[in-house]
Amino acid sequence: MYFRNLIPHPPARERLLDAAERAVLETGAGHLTLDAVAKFAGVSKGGLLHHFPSKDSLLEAMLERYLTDVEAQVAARCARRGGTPTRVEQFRERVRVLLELHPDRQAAGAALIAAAADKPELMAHCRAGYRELLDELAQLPGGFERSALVLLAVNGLLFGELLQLSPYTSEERSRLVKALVKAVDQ
Amino acid sequence: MYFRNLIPHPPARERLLDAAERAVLETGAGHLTLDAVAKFAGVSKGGLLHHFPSKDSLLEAMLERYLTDVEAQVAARCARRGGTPTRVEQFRERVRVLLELHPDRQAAGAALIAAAADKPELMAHCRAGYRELLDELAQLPGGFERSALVLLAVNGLLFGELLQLSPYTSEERSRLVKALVKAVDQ
DNA sequence: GCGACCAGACCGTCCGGTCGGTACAGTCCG
DNA sequence: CGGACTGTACCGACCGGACGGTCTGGTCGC
Repeated sequence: MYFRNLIPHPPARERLLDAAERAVLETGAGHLTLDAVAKFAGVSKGGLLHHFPSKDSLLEAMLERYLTDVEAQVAARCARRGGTPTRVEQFRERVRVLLELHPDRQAAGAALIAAAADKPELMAHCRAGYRELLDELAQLPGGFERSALVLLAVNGLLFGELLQLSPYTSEERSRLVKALVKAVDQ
Repeated sequence: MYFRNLIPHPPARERLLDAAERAVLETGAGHLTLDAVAKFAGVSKGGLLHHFPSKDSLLEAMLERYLTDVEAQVAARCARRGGTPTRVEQFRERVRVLLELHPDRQAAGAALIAAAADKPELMAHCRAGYRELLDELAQLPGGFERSALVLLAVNGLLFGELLQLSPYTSEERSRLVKALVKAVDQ
């Protein structure tokens, strides 16, 4: 990974963001503190604040990384299948990506609840992205409702996990995931 | 409502709980403070703490009220239809009740995110109730998956609102609600 | 005048953010 | 080459405000 030396601040920021996600999952979204993040990252608070001048900017970066991550994964999966993807294919891949947040990438979703709890204004950005997606989906065969309902269920699953409301066994969860994937494939 | 005088502390607690919900919606789940609740309730912090000896107990009461409220409404709707309700009917009414959280009773759901943000342990209680519901649902015609998926979508809608992630117009929202009601009616 | 209900000053802790300082890698200049 | 200077990454003590909770006292109905 020697090439990392060539880019401005490559791994430190990422490590801090990882730590922040861990802190959210460990201490709860409402108790995310800079000290905790710094500790998880093995760095002092000063060090943390050197990269993110405020807690807000940290939250913003978490959200930003989450969103671009999802986009990148969707794009990657589409590219792997070759050709220019149709909207339907894109949507299918997106649903798969979102469902893969369980369980290993659950950490990523932590950005969402952390932002919602600490700085609700930040959610406006996500909401706008969501809106765009819906507008695209409206032009799909099956129309707005079918896609929107699938998305709702996906969100329900994700948020249920994040809010610790999900009572599913892992077997049940994978059955639900399978059902959702099937639903989106028609 | 004169009968209220007969029960221990009747309206004060309710007013305080209402204020707490308002505070959550106004200031964000992560910034729910006793001072804010007291202010919204038009009462001093001492007055608030007289009824709820700690913030935890306040959160607990919020959650408690939310849960019993939902149960009561489901029971009431079932009773209105007469006869002993089947499990299917109960489930249908429950979905309707949950969907009616928009927009006027959205406040009630505030208890959920407030608890999730401040005292995630409290969610265990809800999770257990959810689990029971799922176990009942598993015995329904159509089985576990159909009901669970509907519930997921309902939750997705509710949590989307609460986390301010919902980009739907009210027209779209009511279309989605209608679609969900239709889905649960088969 | 007694107890339920409430007011609000006060305390201790926690937490976000500041600030002065250290270490170290270049870079520039003689 | 070598010393001065600059910029970057980081440390950690510290401050000020916010917030949960305590305490003392007051008010009002019975």
